[in-house]
Amino acid sequence: MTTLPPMIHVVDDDESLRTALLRLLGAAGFEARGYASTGDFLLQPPPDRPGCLLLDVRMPGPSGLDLQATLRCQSNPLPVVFLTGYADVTASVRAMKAGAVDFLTKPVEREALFEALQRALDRDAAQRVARAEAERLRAAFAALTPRERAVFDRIVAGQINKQIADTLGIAERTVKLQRAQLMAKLGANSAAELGRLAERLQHLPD
Amino acid sequence: MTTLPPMIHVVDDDESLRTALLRLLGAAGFEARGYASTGDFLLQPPPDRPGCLLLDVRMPGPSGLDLQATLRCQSNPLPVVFLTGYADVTASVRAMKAGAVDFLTKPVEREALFEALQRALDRDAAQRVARAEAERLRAAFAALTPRERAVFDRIVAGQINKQIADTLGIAERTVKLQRAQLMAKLGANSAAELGRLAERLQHLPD
DNA sequence: GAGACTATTGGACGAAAGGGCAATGGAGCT
DNA sequence: AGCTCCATTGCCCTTTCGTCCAATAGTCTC
Repeated sequence: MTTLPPMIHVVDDDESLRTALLRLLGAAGFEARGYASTGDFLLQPPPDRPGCLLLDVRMPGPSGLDLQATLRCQSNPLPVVFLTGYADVTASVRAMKAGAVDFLTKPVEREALFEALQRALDRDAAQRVARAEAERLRAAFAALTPRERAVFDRIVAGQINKQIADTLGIAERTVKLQRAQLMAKLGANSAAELGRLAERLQHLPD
Repeated sequence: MTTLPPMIHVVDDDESLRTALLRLLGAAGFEARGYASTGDFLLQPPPDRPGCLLLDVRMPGPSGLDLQATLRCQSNPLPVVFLTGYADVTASVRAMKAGAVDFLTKPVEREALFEALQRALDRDAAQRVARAEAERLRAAFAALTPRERAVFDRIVAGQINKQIADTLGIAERTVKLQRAQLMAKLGANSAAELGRLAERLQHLPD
């Protein structure tokens, strides 16, 4: 899994500002791409690649806040930094409550912008790691048969094989077999690891 | 552990507004208390009691943001809702980044205020549950001797008693004893539970 | 030094876990 | 029916776990 360099998506209807931002970001070593509107960005779905968004708030058509709300519903949303010319407290609070990394006002200082974008990229990287981890976990559990899953639940509940066999109405030998199978599927080498997996699974968004 | 009803701490230098807010909150069934300044609030440290803060931003002396920053450093900070008469995007973003529940502007609508305060109280309740849980966990682990802790680490790493005895340079018999002791101290009945505890401990802020 | 206390160890026993081998029985396919 | 495939089970064996009683060595207190 080769990690692509991150890309910053700049959505602003002011073309001169947009190109200036792209040039500034490019000069700083960032890969960046511009979009004249929310629709432009949604029409060109970027490949699943590390990055973040730099959004204007007020634009003809859907606003930056609308775009943020839309992206939040999808599976792998990129972190958002807002950059607006209008001092709108309501919008800023709404954006931050919706998870924006920062909400900057034009004219923006170079350092403030870069600092915010870097935080957004860091957050994206962290989210990617966490999502990949969650995905692996989910896939591993999805590979379990219903019976294996039932045995798993009772193991982590502290039951011993005999009790599990009893409550499930199957032979203890079968429990042992399914126990070995589920541990193999989950890549666990001990009951303690099963407990750790159970705890992590429980705390996954679902 | 009897849960006291939550209290809303209103910090605002405008006395007429403050009393109006207290009356409004009282009429809505909230327990509320007023403070004329940040210093007043800090001088009267409220007992550790469920609640939240309703803060003005601009006040003579330390601002609401200063108070928020100070409270964030203590162990059990109450959630903060800001209520300000000045439309200051910079302040609102700073407040939200620092974890404020909401940032409202005067004049505020009744429902918006109550909704924000309710969210703050809900967050406080959730934080209290999480903190109590974390505290219990930490206390349980603090009761372990260094040797028991070492054995615990190796158990959750998947080592069996014989290996643990070998790496620690002690007899297997001793490992068994310490294993039983640490499980008793942690209230665990199975290796799987030890794994769960290890996972939870790892994700505690520390 | 005597006594108390803790940590550690040895030996031993029953229960449980892990796994190999073979048999059973049902579902599905030819 | 004949066949394979797979889940289930019984039997047996070894290893590990959990726990009993007893004993040793070291530390701390009086």
